Amino acid sequence: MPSSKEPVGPIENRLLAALPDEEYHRLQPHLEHTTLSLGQVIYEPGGQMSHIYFPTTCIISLLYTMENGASAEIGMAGHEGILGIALFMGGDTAPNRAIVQSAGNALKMKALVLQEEFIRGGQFQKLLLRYTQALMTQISQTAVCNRLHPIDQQLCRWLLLSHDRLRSDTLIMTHNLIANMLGVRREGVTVGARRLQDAGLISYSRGRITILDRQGLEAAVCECYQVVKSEFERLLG
Amino acid sequence: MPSSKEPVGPIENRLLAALPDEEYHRLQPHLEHTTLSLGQVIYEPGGQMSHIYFPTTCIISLLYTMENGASAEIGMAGHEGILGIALFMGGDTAPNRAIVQSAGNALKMKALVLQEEFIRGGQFQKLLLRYTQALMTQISQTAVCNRLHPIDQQLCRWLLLSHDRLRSDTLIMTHNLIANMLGVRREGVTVGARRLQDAGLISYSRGRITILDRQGLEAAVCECYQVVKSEFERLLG
DNA sequence: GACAGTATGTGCGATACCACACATACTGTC
DNA sequence: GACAGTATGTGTGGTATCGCACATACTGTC
Repeated sequence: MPSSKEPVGPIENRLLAALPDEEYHRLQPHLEHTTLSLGQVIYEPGGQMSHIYFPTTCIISLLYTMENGASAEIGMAGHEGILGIALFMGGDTAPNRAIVQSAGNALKMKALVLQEEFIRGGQFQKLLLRYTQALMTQISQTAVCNRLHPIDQQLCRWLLLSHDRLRSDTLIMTHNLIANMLGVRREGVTVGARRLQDAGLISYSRGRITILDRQGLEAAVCECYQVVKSEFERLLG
Repeated sequence: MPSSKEPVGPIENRLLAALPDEEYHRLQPHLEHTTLSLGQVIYEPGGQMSHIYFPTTCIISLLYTMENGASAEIGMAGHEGILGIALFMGGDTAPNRAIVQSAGNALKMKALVLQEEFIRGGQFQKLLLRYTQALMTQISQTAVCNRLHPIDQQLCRWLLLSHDRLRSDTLIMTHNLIANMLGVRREGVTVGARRLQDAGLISYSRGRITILDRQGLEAAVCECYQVVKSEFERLLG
């Protein structure tokens, strides 16, 4: 049961689309199209952030990596949001790794332009802060879900969050990559994905995962998914 | 080896202390002393937030509670920070439960006053945003630590974070309460605490935990503690 | 169409944590 | 100083996940 995705319209990022005309037209000349490929690293922890990104068709993962190489995703950003929060929050450098989880396009803007517009304090500032608040909910819920819920449910949550940020029912993503996101073993993902496939919720093969029954996934997922989704809608809907 | 705590001075909250005189004097008449007792609930998820709090000697825990009653802490705020971020980030209601983890004092300010001052966009705004950024690091690291590190290390991290926010080497806190914070069973905390006590790092008895060897704890803790601490110092130090 | 590379499937023993049950010990109250 | 309430200690068996090893299967390349 593929979900029908509403068209996003000429402005393909929801935050930009929500701006008043005046502010959008002031920003628009500074927006630059860019295409991002799977696995591309946008920010390294501690590194400079030259641009802020408004994803349109791509998805970016926010990852923490431990000293021993283990990693876990703390949040993701797609066409509903932005990448590069620290630029207006006051950290000059990236607090974590950001990599492209799903290839696609984004609009980018120079850090300086962003910061000047942010200081003006209009609707743009309000939207950025509201988005940040929603992202904090996502991060928090990820923390709790990591602690309290089994892999299968986390996998459902991750698939649904990704699906919400895509125009398609197919994700290009191996079990290995998902394992890095969830901070678990690849085998654990294989077993979980197998169960979801046997239940008819998804099908997959060599790095392509297709969502077959979105309602089924929503029935199988833990509450964490809905909490995050509701909060995004409340703050930005 | 008790650590020597530097006196915090007449302005007992670091964020307030960092304000330029002019801004502080504008805010000062609106700051109201309040005493908070252990276990007191400051915010309920979804509830109104009438005030923002600047802890001086208390510690507040940010907790997420699941439908089944399981809970986990996502962050804590003491004299280095504030409670009530959503008030200036744009959510009108509290995103999670906030309870007093360590009894003590705080200064509180009416939500409206805070919001008016925030919009002025001075140093106050900058500090609040920087603090929020640091808190996001704390939440993220908690997420990762929950996923990847054993209880003993999480316990060390939690004790150190708490100790940093106290003027004393003694925490009033039962194993049961710590378990709620860490999202684990009470017995798990008992066993972990036992090991730390046997190692001479802490001692405890019926709800009083004393830090005996802070350096030892720092040697036993996972990297997560230092990451959070460094980020707070970088952004607010 | 052989082959290398990659993705997925599966089993096994070890470990960390769980739920539950219950024992023990301290502490304040009357 | 008996007692109730609470905090801590410990064991047992079950489950989820881990680390490792290896089998299998698909896919693009020459």
